[in-house]
Amino acid sequence: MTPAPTPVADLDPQVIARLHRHITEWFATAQRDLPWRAADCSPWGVLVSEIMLQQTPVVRVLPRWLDWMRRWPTPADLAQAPTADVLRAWERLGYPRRALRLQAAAQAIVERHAGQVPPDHSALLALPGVGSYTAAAVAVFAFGDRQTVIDTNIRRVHARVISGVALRGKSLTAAETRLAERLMPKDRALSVRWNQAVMELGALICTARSPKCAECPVAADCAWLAAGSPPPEMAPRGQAWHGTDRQVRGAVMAVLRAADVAVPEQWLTVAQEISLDDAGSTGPVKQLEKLLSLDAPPDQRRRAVDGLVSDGLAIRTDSGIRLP
DNA sequence: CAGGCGTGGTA
DNA sequence: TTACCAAGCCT
Repeated sequence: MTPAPTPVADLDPQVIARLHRHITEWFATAQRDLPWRAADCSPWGVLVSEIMLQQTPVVRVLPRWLDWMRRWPTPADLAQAPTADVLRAWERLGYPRRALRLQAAAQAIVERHAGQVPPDHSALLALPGVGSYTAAAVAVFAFGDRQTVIDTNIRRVHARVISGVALRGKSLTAAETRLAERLMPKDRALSVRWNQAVMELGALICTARSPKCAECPVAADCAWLAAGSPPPEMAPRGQAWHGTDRQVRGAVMAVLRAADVAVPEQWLTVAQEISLDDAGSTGPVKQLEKLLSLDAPPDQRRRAVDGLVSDGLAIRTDSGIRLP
């Protein structure tokens, strides 16, 4: 028996044409002036920005990206850098495994692509830390390819404007992908602008929390607004933070970033009064105090250290734990 | 495939 | 203050 096709609302070509025009025209004047969108920004710069922007707001990425590109302007530069330097330069962007994978991606680019960021989606997808979204984003934003870009902003805009519902599921569905493909302009150059513009609309106007519908260029065509802005059916299950392993991992990483020598494992895992004088004036005293202030049980802190080591974010030496 | 993975700003 | 949220990826 043939499975019932997922219903997709009929798309009025007239409406779609209006959306294309209104959203791209809005984008032409409202877009933010971001350095990775500059005409002379390299594909490498675009890739770095996309990795940094995974789950991290633009305002926090901006200064890190500028420093990063000045320090490692090409994949080859990052590929040969000490990994500890890479992790420290990542600072507090969060998800430090992204920094690790970005360097691994740079090394793969040097080895497999002669140091040039590959232009095609499949080669990009094969790079560490590059998933479906990032591969499409780089292919489109760095190389002008006609690919369907689907991030959380675009999903939210499509769900509201076309489907008339608030985005609920965390995972991308086949129906959402099909919808995004059907909405793509046929013209390549226009499709690039469309991807950028819809994403920007989701970032600036059609935001998750308090959408600025009064300023929206397609409010007149928005099914969600017409339906009275209904809330999502399923409430999101909040991500716990206080007291979690992730919090402890983060605190341990902060210690390792601040330390210029290996940190005795006892300092990280055992609750005790440590003679912090030994850490020296430039040592991780402040970060150690913060780790201790979490009051996490020793087994949790051991688990955090083990996790960091097994993830390659830290290594165990005779003298203690340090960045790789 | 649901859950794990950092961090800080905002409502 | 707590909880959500921010251009996801990987297992």
